[in-house]
Amino acid sequence: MTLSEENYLKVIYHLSADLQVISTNAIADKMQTKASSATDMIKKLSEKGLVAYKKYQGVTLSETGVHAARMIVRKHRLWEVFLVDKLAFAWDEVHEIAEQLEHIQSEELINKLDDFLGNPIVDPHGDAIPDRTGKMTLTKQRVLADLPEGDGGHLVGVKDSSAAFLQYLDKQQLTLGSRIQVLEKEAFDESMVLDVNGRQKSVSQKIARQLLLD
Amino acid sequence: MTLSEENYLKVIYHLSADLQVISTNAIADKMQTKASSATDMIKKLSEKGLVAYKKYQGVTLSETGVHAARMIVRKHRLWEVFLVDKLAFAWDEVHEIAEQLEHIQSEELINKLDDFLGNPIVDPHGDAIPDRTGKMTLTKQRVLADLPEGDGGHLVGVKDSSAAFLQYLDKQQLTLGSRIQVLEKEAFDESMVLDVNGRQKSVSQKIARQLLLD
DNA sequence: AAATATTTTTAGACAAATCTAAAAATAGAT
DNA sequence: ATCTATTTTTAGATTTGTCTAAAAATATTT
Repeated sequence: MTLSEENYLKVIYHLSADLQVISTNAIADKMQTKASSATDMIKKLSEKGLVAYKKYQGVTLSETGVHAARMIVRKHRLWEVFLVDKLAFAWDEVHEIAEQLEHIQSEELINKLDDFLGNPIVDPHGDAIPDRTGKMTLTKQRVLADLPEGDGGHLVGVKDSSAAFLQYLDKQQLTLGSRIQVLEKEAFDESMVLDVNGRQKSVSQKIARQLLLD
Repeated sequence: MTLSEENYLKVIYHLSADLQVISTNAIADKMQTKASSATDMIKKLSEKGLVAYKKYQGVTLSETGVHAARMIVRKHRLWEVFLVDKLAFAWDEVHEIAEQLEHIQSEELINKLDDFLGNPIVDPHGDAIPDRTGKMTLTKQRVLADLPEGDGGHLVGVKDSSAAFLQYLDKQQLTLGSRIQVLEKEAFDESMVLDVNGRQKSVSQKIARQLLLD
């Protein structure tokens, strides 16, 4: 599989979390390219049996497509763990480098890396890491914004992994693993007052929508 | 710099160890491509100021070209140390993977990796690793085949890093660091009888030409 | 349901890196 | 020194992934 094919496959995989059928435009948007380019690549992925495709009807990943995509995601997230745990990168600095490392071709390498890291289950952003068979131990997570007053849990993941957002969380000392409880939920703007490890913090709904609790 | 440019640059750099001016054919051979392709790439590298080039007169690396090549070699060798020291790969298994990893773009990554590995000076094959400025602490090495009877030293490197040769050395228990002394040198075929860590071994001239002692 | 707007595909062009075949320059042989 | 052989370059074609512009299909609006 070429680098470009891998990137398209990964984009389709991530879009599949929200949509059952993926449109050409959705793919083109995520790839920051034109619809005509997306069509070309879709045809290629279809010929290789990685996606099911009918003209004008959008795309769905085949079983082999899902597996191939999971292997790329596995590599990406394992490298992120390496960068943060072993090389002391901050969690907002690792995405671009992992985007490159995820394309290194060697199953033995990635399995040895997995062992070296202690077979982690989640990456530095709380996202599940597929194991060498493609399975991921899903920790059913709830979005903070959906919780009622009084409810709470541990911060185990974030939906937005942009550097800007992660830096905001660092500044607010909202680190992965923090114990969070909803003290108040404002009716008019859905903002929340939280107890975070014993300290009170207020967050907007926009923020609360990005935080995942166990 | 594109992946292909980096590969050509590295090949020219390695050829520069033996030749003062590098011919188009020498480059094409090492790149396993055609002379016409090499000419095209030479022009591109020349336009970028990485090599000095006059038609039909061959190529030499410019100062910036040498530096760029050293940074690629630095990455390659540091990743090899990582694969052997941290992930427990054998020294004959790491070349292909390092060929991929050497193209990952991030100075911060490679410097952090350098620190993580303890700033090693040589890779698993005994080749010097350039530091972050491009300098390498050169351990003046002698080729075993050139030594007279009675002389010796420690095995600090190999000139041939092919998997086949490295596996042969493993089988012969000729590991990096071994204490070697020349007991006899046959006049007619230049083969040698060695003392390797107290045990006697015989090697052909072909082998002795590949082994570097301190 | 017809008209309009949007999405998707096709057709043809382009840049990068490669190739083959032929031409040009250099090197080697007599 | 000239002739031949080798090396190197050029010219033109090919592949991959992209683009623009136009055509075709689908979706939306009135």
